This record gives sequence, structure tokens and C-alpha cells, in this order.
Amino acid sequence: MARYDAKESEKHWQAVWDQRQCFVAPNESTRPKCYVLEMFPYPSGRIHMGHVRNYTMGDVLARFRRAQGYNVLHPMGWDAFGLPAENAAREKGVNPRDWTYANIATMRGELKRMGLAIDWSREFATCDPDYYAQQQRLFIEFYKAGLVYRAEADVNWDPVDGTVLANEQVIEGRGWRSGALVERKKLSQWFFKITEYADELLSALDRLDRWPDKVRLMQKNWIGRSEGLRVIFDLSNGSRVDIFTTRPDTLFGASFVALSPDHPLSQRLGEKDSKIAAFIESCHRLGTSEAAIETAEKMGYDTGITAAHPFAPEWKLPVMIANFVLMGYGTGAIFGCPAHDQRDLEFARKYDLPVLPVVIPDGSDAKTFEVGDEAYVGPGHLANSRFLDGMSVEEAKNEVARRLEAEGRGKREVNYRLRDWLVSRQRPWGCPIPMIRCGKCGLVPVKESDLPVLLPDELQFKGAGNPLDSHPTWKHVDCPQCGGRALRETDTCDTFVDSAWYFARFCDTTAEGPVSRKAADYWLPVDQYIGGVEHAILHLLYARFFTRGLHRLGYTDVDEPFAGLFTQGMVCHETYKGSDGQWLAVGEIEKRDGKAYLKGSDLEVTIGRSEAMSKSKKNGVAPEGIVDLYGADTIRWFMLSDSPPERDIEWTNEGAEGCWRFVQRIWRLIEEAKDLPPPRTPVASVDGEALELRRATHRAVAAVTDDLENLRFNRAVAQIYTLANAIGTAPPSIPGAVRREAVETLVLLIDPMMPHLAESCWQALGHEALVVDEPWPKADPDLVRQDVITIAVQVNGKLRGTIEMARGAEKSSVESAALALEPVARALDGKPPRRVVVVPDRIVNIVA
RNA sequence: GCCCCUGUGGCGGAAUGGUAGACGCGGCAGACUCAAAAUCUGUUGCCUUCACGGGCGUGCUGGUUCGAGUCCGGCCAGGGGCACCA
Repeated sequence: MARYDAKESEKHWQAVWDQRQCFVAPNESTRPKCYVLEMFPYPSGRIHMGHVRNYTMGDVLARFRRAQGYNVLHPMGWDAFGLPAENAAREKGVNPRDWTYANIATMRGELKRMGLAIDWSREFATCDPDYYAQQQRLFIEFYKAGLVYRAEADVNWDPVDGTVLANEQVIEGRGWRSGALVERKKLSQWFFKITEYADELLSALDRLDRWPDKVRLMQKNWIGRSEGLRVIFDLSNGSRVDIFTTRPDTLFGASFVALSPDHPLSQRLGEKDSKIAAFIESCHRLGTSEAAIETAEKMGYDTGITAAHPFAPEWKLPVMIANFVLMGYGTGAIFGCPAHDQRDLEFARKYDLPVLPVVIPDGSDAKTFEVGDEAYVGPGHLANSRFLDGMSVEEAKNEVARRLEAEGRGKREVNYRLRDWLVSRQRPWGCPIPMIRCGKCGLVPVKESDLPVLLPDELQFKGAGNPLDSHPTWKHVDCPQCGGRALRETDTCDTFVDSAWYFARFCDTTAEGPVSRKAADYWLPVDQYIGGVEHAILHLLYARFFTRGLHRLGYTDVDEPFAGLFTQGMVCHETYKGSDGQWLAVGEIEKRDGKAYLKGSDLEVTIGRSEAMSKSKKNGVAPEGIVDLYGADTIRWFMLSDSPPERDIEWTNEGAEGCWRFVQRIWRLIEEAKDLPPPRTPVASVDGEALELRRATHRAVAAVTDDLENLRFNRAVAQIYTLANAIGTAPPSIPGAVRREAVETLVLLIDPMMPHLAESCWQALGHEALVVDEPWPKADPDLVRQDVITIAVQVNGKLRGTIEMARGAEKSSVESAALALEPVARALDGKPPRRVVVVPDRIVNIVA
């Protein structure tokens, strides 16, 4: 019997599918639609195991839905702008465009070898001028709709590279590439007004019931809604300052007012007072990185100005400038209540300000209650607070708000942690922001007829700064409005903009505008989106925002882009370290008797814990090699087996070999069955072992269907093993038609997961048609249902035996059968049972 | 610091409050073979027993229940998210 030749078979079937255009999705159909999408890859060079896992899961779902009769859209594209191309350009002297498209060509080939059911006719890369031209159109339309603006912002500035850095690119206060100390710098930047949708982005999370709770929670925290009160304080210099607080109840515990160093008042004071200016400057020298914040000490500067307490004008509070007050949140000013806020407490202890408790835990005495090193933030009743005394925290909050609102000195307000999305990047390999700055007319969008703003063909990467900015001619243009000399914006879009609407473009990649309304109405929202949890906030939040923008502009009537979201786990592998403590690559070691040695030597190597495959730990295994060795179906099967899809999976050679053995085993089962008569004959009523195989077949159909519906791939795999085992152990005497039914069903069930093998098996079984065009099998409920049920019998909750009973047997007969069991009698030791609990068709528990 | 998730055999993991360990990997024994590979069969939580059997088992600890891996409280451990957000 010939072994299954995966290499030959996979190449063949991929060509057949391609030639018959099996996976090209029409934009109109009488069938129901299903849009399955995996997060598109960055073309870094080669696909890795994470891609394989991600795209296999999506592919299984796409093929499953297709078999169920859906018109399935399953596209693929490339998130192609970004830094690695620039780095390659700098390091290797190549053009970032050439580098990117070469990578895409390589990776497209690798994905095609996976046998993915993708509509390749819709493929695009975000660096295609066709795509980013549409994005520029959207940018201008968003601008005209008031969703884009330009403003000054504090950013991490790397003075050596001459560019803005993201927070993640600042390591211990230094730029990750240059090593230069990062400065805080105010720069004019472009923003998307995502905060306009803050409340909606938050409240709509409740309706995303096919999203993981974890992701919804992370977004909720990120948006960070908090309700509070804006309060006006009159200052001794005749001006006033607004503060925001979520704890108006603690107003009588106030001991200072603190301003952000960037607060307009601080700035004004700094202009007149050089000491204040110097203090503000020292605050700015601190980085904005987490590490810098964590270690930063509270610093304050007394302005000499005082603020009048809103309920007691004679009560004067010092007005400080404090480094821990952020301009970007609330009003950039706070009142400090040291007894009930940890930061305020640390600040007060340092500058020797009063600490007066005003919320007393119930059961404590206001006279003796003291605050030590920790502020009291729990519940309690008010004290030392005049008309609030005795109230609960909630009552006091309301009372303060009510009084101050009545006096016009306060206003209930909602604040969000979410900031507007800064999209400017001083990077040349991105979508140019289609705006022009004119000395006379200000900001002017590029004229529709002048779009797209194309990137120059050649970019010079020598020297610091943005090559677009230093390009001799690119930025010099005429103002579209007045015709005078003007400057083109040289910033490009954050690459997260590119990925914020690509799913909408897939609906019709030939649309004249950015998105075809008709196609979007048909396909959106994406029914199932699959990707890594690392995008739980940024990408997914931006895409939700963009979809609302598209809605506002009339391109779609949906608000939420992804009806279902699944976040898959990472692919891990054990790690190896040599005696010098350096990481060793998987290919550099060999394993003998569970120990690892340097390849070709007796030098033992330390085996470290299993971690996500990464370049730095050298624990990656290239998918290409595995596909060469075993074929795509084996690697696909591995990715679906064992680990639940949302959890991490560990790649092992043994596991891969096991999958490959299973591929061969299925092939053998089919070879043995292929001459069985006659194909797909109705199976007459049978009994005994033949009936058991029929039952196993239909149970497998029911279970696999249910598992795939719910993306429980690992369980579907286990069900298929169970069916294969049942076929393998069924006696030769059973009718051929029964075996054939089982075998054909097995092929239909494995098809979404191992599509090439399934086609070869289907052909071997004598079918002319492709299995990919076969409908999904249906389970016969009569065969799924068990007529004889094994009921467990417990004594005091401990299993003592089992009885076989007909489905729906009378309680009394079940009870007497249970009591008749010998081990039950032994356990009862002659005493009558105190109680017998009979759960029909399930269990009997005898209480002794 | 705040919020969230996860703890089950040697390993990955199954299990609507109802027979814990399905299925896979690995191990052990056997068949086939001159031999090996491949394949097939059996076996495989721990302790105890010649055996029949018995006892113990889902991180620890209480509780609810006829019955808890599953529900509730308190710990411990690991992982993740957010973090001067007023």
C-alpha cells in the first residue's frame, strides 16, 4: 500500500482549487454571507508559526462555513508600511518599497503552500498607491467632518534620530536606536478625534457579546470613564482655576491646590518668575516613560498664590505646581486631600501640609482616627466636614455637587482616560498625510484632483531626520487655495491608520471611493475576526473608531466592524542555553534521552522553560521546514490539536510526528475502504457492532459540528480521533456500506482542517466531484441519542458501580437496580439507606 | 498599587453541579521482522494487595449540596492588562 504523498497531493489540489476559483467570493449571492478575517500580517520576510496558527484557525472556519452553504469572504492582504522596512533600507541600502514587495512575494508563496481557502483576487498591500490614495481621501473627509485636527502635544523626542518616539520605544529614558536621552518636546501633531466617541466606544462594548470578556474589559479600562465634579477655586491674584475631582466628598479635607507644570497658569507664572520657570523645566526633563514615572519623586513648588475654599472663602489653600499633575487629564489642576489620596499624602508629608481625615471608617471614632503612611480610600461616614458630617461618601458627593452647582461654582462632569489618537509620524515609509501648510491660508487639504500624494521613488536615509522632510523638492508645493508657495506635510500616518479600515476595503477592492457602500452593506460586519491578543486595545479600538467615522461619512451603516472576535494564543517552544549563558537556536542542539546537547558533541545544554517563539531567544521553528518535511496538512493539524485555541501551544517534534502519523493512518483507513460497495448507499437498519459504528459516526458529526461552531478546534480534533479509532477497531464482519458511511463522513469532517488529504481521500473513494464542494454532513438525531444509558451508582457520593438502564427508565426500577448491586450492599453493610437520590438517566446517590 | 485570568497524571489537555483524567504526546509490554524502521494490539494517576479488593486524588483551606475540578469565602503560586488618570 502506497504511503500518502503530501507534497505531491498538496501541490495538485492547490492548483485545482486555484484553477476552479473555488474561493473567489461573489459580492452577490442567494446564500447567506459569512465574512471570516484574520489579522493581516506585516511582511517582515517569512511567515512564522504564529501566522500558521492564526491563518489555520481562520481557514478551518472559512471552509466549515462554506461547506455549510455560506457565501464566504476570506481575504488576505499586507500591513506593509512600517519601521522594519526603513531599518532594512538604512542597514542594507535597499529601497524600502523593493524590500517590502520582495517579502510579500515570499510570504504569499508560503501562505499559498498552506492551502488556505483565500480569495486572492482581493489581495492588496497598504503600501500600494491604490490603497493609500483612498486612505488620503478618507483623511481629508475625516478632516472636513471635524474628526481630524492639528494641535501641539508633548511627545518623546529623540534629538539624535530627529524623530518622535512612541512610549514603547523609550527604554530607561533613552531612545532605543540612538541611545540618546529622550526629551519631552511640544510639537504640532495630527490627531484623530477618537475621544468624541469615548462614551459610545465604551457603552457599545456591552453589545459585543461575541468578543472575549478580557478584551472588552481591557478596552473599558483603557477608555477609563470616571464621573466627578468640576469645581471653581478663586485665587488670591484675582484669577480662578478649575479643578476636576471624583471625590468632592473630601473637599473639607483639602490642604492644597496643585497645578500641572503645563497648566496655562503655571506657564504664565513661569514667564514672570525665573524660579518657577526653572522648576517647570526640571519637571520636563523627566521622561514620560513608565520607569521614569515610577521612580520620580513628588516635586512641588509653592507659587505664593492662595486659593479660597469654595465653601469657606476665608480658608486659604496654597497653590502649588506639582510634577505629578497631568495636563492631559481633567483640567490639569487638582485639589489635594492627603488623608484620602496616596499621592496627595506623599506630597503633603514632603512639604509638611496638613492631613485631615474627613471620611471615617464605620466603627472608628473621628477623634482618634489617624492616617499614617497610607491614605484611607475605603467607605465610611463624613466628619470634620460641617454640613456633610455623618453622611455616607455617596451622599456627601451628591450634596457637594448639588450645592456647588446651585451656586454656579461647580458642575458634574465625566472624564475619560482615553486621549485623542496622535497619528503623525516623522517617518518616510508610511501614508503621506495629504495636507498643505500655507503661510497665508493655514492648513489646506490637498485637492481631490491632486490625489494621491505619492511617496518619492527614491529616499535618502543618510543622516538624521525624516527623508521626506530633507528631500530636495517633495515638500515644496503651491497652495491649493491661494496658489502661493506652500509646504507639504511631511509626516506620515501611524501604520495603525492603515489597519483601521482594511477590512472595509476588502468588501470591494475595486471600489472607486475608499469603500463601496453596496459591498459594505452586504459583507460588514466581519462575522469572525481572529488575531493575537496583543492588539486587544490599539488596533481594535482604532478600527472601532474608524468604522464610526465611515458610518458618519455614509460608507457603511454599521458601527462595529467585528461582530465576533477571537484572540488566539502564542506558539511556544522550549529554550536552550549553552554553558556561556548564551541562547542556542533549536537547530544548534540535538536531544538524546530527554537531555539536550550541542549538535554533534557531548556538551550538555540547559533546557529552559517554554516561551513564545522569538528571534531574541532563538527558539523559533520555521514553518517552511515543517511543510517540506510533512506537508501543510500535518502542520495545520498540529496547530488545531491539544491546546485550546485561546491558550498558548507548545511546538514539539514528537507532536508533529504524531500528526503526520495520523495523516498516514487516515490514508490507510481510506485505502482499505475504497473498494467497499457502493458509495453513499442508504444504510439499512443494522444492529450490534455495525449499529455502534453508525452511532459513533453520527455522534462525531454532531460533536465536531458543535465544536467548530464554537471554535473549539482541539475538541473537534479529539472527536475525529475517536471516530478514526472506532473505524479502525470495528470488526471486518460489519456491512461494507456501514464502514463506507463512516469513512466518508470522516473525510468530510477532516476537510476543513486537512483539506488536501481530504481531497485525495475523496478521490480515492471514487468521487468525481471535489470534497470542497460537498455539503457539511448532518447527524441523525436518532443515532446520536443513546437508548441504553450507563448510570453511575454512588454511596455517599462515592462511586460503587454502574447499571445499564433504558433511556427514561422509571425512578423506582433504577433505584431497585442500584440497590441490588453487590458493592452497594457491601457499602451499606446491611443498614437501610437513609435516602436515595435518583437523577433520571444520570446518576443514583444512596445516602447511608 | 489597582483590575483580570489560570492552577487537573510524566506532558498538552477533556469533563451542561452527576462515573475525574476523553483525545493526543511520552512510557512500558507484546505481535510482525533475520534485524531495524513502519504498523498493529494491550497497558499506563498515586498508594496498598499474590489476587479479589480497598484507600487517596483536580494549588491550599473553610463552606453550600444527596453529590464540587465545576458554585461561594479566605489564602498561596503563575501569567496578563493598566498605572502619578485626581
